[in-house]
Amino acid sequence: MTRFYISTPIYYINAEPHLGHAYTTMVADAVARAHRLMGEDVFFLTGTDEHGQKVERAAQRAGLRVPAFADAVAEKFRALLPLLNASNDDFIRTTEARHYASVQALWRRVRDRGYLYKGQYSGWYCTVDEVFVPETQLVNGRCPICGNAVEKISEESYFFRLSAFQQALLEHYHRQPDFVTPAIRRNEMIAFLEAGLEDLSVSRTSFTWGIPVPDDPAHVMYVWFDALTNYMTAVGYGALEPERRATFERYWPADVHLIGKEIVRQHAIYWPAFLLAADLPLPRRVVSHGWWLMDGAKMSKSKGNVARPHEYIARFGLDALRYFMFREMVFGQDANFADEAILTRYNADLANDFGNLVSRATTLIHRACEGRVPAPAAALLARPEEAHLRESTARLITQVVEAIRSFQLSVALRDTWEVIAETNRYLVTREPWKLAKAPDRHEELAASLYVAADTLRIVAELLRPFMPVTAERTLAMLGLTPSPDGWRGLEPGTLKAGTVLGETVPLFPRIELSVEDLRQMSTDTPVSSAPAVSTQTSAVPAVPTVESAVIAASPAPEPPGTARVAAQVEKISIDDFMKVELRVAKVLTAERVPKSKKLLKLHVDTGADQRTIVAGIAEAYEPESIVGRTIVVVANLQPAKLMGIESNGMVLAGSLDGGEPVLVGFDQPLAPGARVR
RNA sequence: GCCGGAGUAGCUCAGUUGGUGAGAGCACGCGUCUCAUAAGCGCGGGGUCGACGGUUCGAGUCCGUCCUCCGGCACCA
Repeated sequence: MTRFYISTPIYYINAEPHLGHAYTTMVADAVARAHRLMGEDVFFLTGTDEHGQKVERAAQRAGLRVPAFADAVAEKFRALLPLLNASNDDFIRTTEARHYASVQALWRRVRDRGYLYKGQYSGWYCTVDEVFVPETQLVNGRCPICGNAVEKISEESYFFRLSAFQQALLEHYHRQPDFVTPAIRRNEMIAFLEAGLEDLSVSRTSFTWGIPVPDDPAHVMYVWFDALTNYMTAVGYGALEPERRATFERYWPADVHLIGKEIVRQHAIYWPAFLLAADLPLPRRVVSHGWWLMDGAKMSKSKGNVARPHEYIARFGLDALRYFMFREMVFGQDANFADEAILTRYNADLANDFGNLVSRATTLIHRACEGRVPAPAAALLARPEEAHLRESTARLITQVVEAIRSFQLSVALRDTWEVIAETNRYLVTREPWKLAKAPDRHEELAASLYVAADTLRIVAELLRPFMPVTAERTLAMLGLTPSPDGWRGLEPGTLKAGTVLGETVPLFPRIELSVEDLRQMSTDTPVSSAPAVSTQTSAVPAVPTVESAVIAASPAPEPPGTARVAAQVEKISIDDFMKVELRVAKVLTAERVPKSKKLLKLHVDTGADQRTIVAGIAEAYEPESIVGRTIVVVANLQPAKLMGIESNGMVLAGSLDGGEPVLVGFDQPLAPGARVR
């Protein structure tokens, strides 16, 4: 049996799971399910990346020991999977013992073949924050975090001889034209390779939350050497048990690493270089998708405009969310995630076109044929209208398979909806509701309803990877269960006459809400942490209705121990707070900082003095508009240089979801100098 | 400023390697069926394919210049 191994990235646990993570997982899931239906032996992997200094620090901020923090956040990612109906075969964590064994085995192998050496990693180091600061992030030669001087120091580090693989990688790119897709990413990688490769620092001594370097425990491995290796760990690399080793032989190399476009270099250059160094087979393909934009802006943890999948699942149902994301994102490109768009897709595509079609077709059979699939006369199936729809349906099977093989899920769904529309047109052409009233036209009635039901059977089978629950419910209405043979023998005409239909139940009740209503719901009500979502095995899952959407969106207690961990911050005392000197100030002058997008240079009167403050509010405020305005500043902040201008203090402003800043103000005018607390 | 992406109908976008008179969905208007989730079906209005120049028998598609928008970074203390 052909085997098919697909992975998602392992998700880094310094932030909460969001729609972007959910999307990658859902795409991998749909592709994995499709390959299972094609009769392949599928291994579908996802998991969490848990090491590194960022996690160490996030744990500190949360006031937790690092392993406890990692457990809590990793659990959130793991808990998302059933919510997405993900059919992953394994969930790997880089903190697991099997992964330590695997990574260390790979390290030894690469080391013994001469591709690792010890050297000095040098950079700018801030002793206050205890971090290396990349040269590009220095603010006038000072630490961007605390503003103190940084010093150039060196840290012992192991280096990987990445430079040795430039030629081999370029050759591989030319031998395997589809190694990296889409083409734009492949071209970027080739350009990167042609520019030359520098050796890669792959260990650190400045933190300890990582996998120790074999035979040199003062070092832990740095980021990618650890993380990427998970793809081999999960299928048994580095294991001692014979059966695990056999698993590795069976599933490695992976067929597809599915990733987001921001980590192409690591997967398409570093990872294959590590494998070349170890003389291990390279993954067949690295496939990257674009980003989901929220109203045109990139969704990111740092910006805070992060959409969580839960609320959309609660509102529209999981399958509708899956449909929307698969249908809306063109392979390789960015896509916009808008409430209006998902609402439109739901009502137009799912409710009107598909749900209603299933409803009308099955109802007709219930009424006119006593709930049994009628037997069609061969001569009537050969008429042009019938032949045409049957041909379209037969063609759809290959179209969907081809689209999935090239990861164009939107194309697969677009083509499927073309057949759905054709079936709606077919019913109008045949008008079975009229035939049912003419006793002498039973043959025609039977043929038309048979063709409709047979088409819906095939459509439902083809929808299984995309909308597993919906597919199953549709088949149940037709009196069927998902074919155990998958997509083999799907051809038109294989529906058995006499099949007793199940009860007709609306698949996607129309949602008669305006976009404003939806927005209202999402801002008014906290989102439940785990709305009930049916899994693939339940026969009659919950139907999203307006009512249930409202209910599901009501607050629910978060599970103890996992909730809000990342958001927890250390509590400070009143004394700590009083160290911050907040003062009312008045803006005297304001001007744009040249060549800057976000910065305004302000002269302010703080009551006690006049000073210059540089504030990152230029995107929201015109300089003229804030002169004379009363603001709040942090008066006792250490000076910092921004774009070469010394800033003495900080202007307080709030922002919604990382959007444009809004200045803090007062109900009544206050004179400069007043203390704020 | 550097790097990257994008400009096609009111809106959201499709348009492989240049080749039938430029498309879909949504929205809108009109008509129509009545089986169906007030759904379906038909017809219609609308676009100098960002601008200019070039290559070509032929350019939305290739090349050049420019304009605009977006993202990332440099700058959000």
